[in-house]
Amino acid sequence: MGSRPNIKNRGVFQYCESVLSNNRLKKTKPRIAILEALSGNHCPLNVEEIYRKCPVKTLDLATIYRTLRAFEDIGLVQRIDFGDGSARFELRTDDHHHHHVICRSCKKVEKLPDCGISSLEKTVTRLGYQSVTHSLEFFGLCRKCK
Amino acid sequence: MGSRPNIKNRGVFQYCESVLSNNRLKKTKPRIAILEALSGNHCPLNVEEIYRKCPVKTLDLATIYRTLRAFEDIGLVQRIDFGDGSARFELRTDDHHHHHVICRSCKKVEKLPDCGISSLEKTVTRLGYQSVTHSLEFFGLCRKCK
DNA sequence: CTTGTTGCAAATCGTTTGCAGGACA
DNA sequence: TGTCCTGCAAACGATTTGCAACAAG
Repeated sequence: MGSRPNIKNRGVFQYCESVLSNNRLKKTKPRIAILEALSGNHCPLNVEEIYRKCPVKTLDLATIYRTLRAFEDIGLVQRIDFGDGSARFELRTDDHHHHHVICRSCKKVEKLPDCGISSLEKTVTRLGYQSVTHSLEFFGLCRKCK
Repeated sequence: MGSRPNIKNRGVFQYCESVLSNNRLKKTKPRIAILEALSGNHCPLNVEEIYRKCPVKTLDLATIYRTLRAFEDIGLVQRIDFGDGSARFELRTDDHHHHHVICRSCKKVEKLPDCGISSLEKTVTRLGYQSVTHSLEFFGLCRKCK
């Protein structure tokens, strides 16, 4: 929810750590590992994928779920739903706000440049809503899939 | 996916029934009941809500799930995801394509006029995607909730 | 030291599936 | 009548929770 300073990969970690301490969340191994898994990726990961990418020996799925929820609450992470039954998560640092195209067949995920739905967002604000966010996903068949 | 003739509430049922027969789906009591539940509503319903609205004595959740999937396949129904763990469904008759605002606090749902994200959709098409659809939901706090 | 955090196991919730009986065209 | 559809029960996958042991500030 807060401001999201423009951070280069270099400083992503310091930024994350400062957000943690600002919110009185302890800096633990599981949390660091999850941040690493998310930061090393170009597209949103689900819990299973995060689990596989985490180098921590004993790391429980429950911990990942709890951690992601906590990160979401403080705005460190963005929850994304592709409508396939599992939630995805993306680090919410600087990068401009964006959305995705998902191939209905091969499930490839591509980022779209910019957001560009400001007009609808204005309508929502005009309806009296505050702290407005949105979720937008495109689905289609990519070139390879037909 | 097919064309969606402009239907007034009056004729919604005849329309639905014709879609059923066009797709060789039998007109059964559970299916009629589910269509009634959906047509009598202004906002998308989840399976639990449909279940409660259905006057049929013995109607199983499994039947509702199967029916909704079948309806979705023939374009009679639109699946909508509010990211809260359960899928919603909306009758897909005439009404112009639209999206929703959901209050983060009281969960109130409002329709938004028109869609208006054609520019992003063009970008997606330009990337080579075919049969492009999208899912867009806004979240915020409505007037009453602060 | 004190509270927040974790791992483990069990519970829960939404959704799907197999199957035998029943209803529509 | 033959096939599609349904109810029931059981299976499933994603996510949550209780609790006692543990670790960060």
